[in-house]
Amino acid sequence: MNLNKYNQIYQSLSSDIVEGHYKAGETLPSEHKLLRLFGVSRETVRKALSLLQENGYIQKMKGKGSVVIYNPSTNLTVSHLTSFKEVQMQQTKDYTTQVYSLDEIPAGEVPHVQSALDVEAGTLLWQLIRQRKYEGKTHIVDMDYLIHDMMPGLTEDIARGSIYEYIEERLGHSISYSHKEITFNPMTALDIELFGPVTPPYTANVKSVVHLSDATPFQYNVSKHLASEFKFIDFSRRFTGE
Amino acid sequence: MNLNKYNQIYQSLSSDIVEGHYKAGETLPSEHKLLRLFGVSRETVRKALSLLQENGYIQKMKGKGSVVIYNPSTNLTVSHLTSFKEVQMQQTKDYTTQVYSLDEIPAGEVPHVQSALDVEAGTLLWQLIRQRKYEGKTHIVDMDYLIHDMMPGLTEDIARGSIYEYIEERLGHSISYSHKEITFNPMTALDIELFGPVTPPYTANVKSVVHLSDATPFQYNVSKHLASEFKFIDFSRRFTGE
DNA sequence: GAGTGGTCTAGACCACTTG
DNA sequence: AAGTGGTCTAGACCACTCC
Repeated sequence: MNLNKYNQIYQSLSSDIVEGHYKAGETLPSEHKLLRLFGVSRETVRKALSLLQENGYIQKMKGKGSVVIYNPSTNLTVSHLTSFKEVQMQQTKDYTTQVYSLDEIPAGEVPHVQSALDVEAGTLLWQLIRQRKYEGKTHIVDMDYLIHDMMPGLTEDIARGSIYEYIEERLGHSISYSHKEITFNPMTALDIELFGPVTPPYTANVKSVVHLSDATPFQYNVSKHLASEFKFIDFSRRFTGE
Repeated sequence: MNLNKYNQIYQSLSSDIVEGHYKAGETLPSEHKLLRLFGVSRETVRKALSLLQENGYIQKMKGKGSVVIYNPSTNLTVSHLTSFKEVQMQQTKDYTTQVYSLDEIPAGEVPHVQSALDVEAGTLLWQLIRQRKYEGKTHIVDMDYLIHDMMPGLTEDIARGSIYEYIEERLGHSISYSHKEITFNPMTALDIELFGPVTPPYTANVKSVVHLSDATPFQYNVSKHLASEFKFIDFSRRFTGE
């Protein structure tokens, strides 16, 4: 999939960088060389390079070239998630997923979820609570609300695996973007039940509303992490237009 | 500044969206209409639209059009910072900035800073500690390390204002990207001195290494927020190349 | 079938960096 | 002066959506 040319070039160059064929501080071949190398036009090469820059692999400099800034040490530190991409990786990691509950409730019972998902009070939602365990200890608790009609066949078995995979591969929907919010909250009684007693009794909560590529909101997720273990890593750029 | 065409179109459309001329759910004029409207080529319109999509204003849909997804309610919630862009806004907000200390120290004294800034142990650094106060109470503490030789003229007065402004306007450097890391930590003795006694005695720490557009690291910043007040808001997309 | 966005091309001119 | 990336154009063909 994704058979377009600039994506192939992006894949090729990014894996070269990750594998160390181009190291931090080195310069990639010039656009002119790359377009001959890959046999494409210049704009196509430039699209690939723009992606590399957006995602923190290179820094383009007028008159100089494209310098590699990717540093495995700053990126391998992804100890406990979580950029949007890793939300899935988390599910394929060493964690064991245990479904605590899976219920159907009307959206009106959870007004903040109802407004975030932009549905009527009567709309049925799946309410799903899962524990992510590692060596017997719960490290993450995920609380999810999903629109029932969009995935009527949801079961505990599916919830134990990857919901995203189910959405994308079984239902043919495509996940596209999300709004995310990170806060630090005292544990609730339910949290204590799910995590057990821990110090400090606080969680880092990553709340996100996930949208499909047709802009439909489909998932309201709160991912609770033990405060003492939480680490969020981000790469960001300035002046992408403003 | 930024007089290129696609940026002008981006500015024009994004302010139309923010001001409500195009509302969430509505569709922007088609690319064909926009290119006639602005009198530019299609690729130029598309660059502007791509920026709008990256920054969470619109969702482009093949065969349909560009739908506005910007929702002031999710974006105005920027109560206590802080995407990379807001790191500066924070400094022009209602906060009063108070310089707690400004010292010169060799990088070797702070090894984690030394390696992050990629300098020799003997390199002189500015160590700057500031309190951000609102109505007499400290809400944010910023601890900064800056390379001395890059800004030999740093004073408490400048530190009280915007360091970024000083860097960009006075020194002519251009800030480009940063790696950021969010964690929750118990307060140190110094934190308690700076914030006063608060409950819980935890801070949300946003650590970032800021780079100039020539890829030089120039600032190591730890922004400490009262855990109970902290909120980080983010918009992110999937499949920007991977 | 008409309209939409997605990809790609070949070429142009410019601004910046380095010798 | 030669090489680099930044912007912009005019046109082509494709895939998707909606009527």
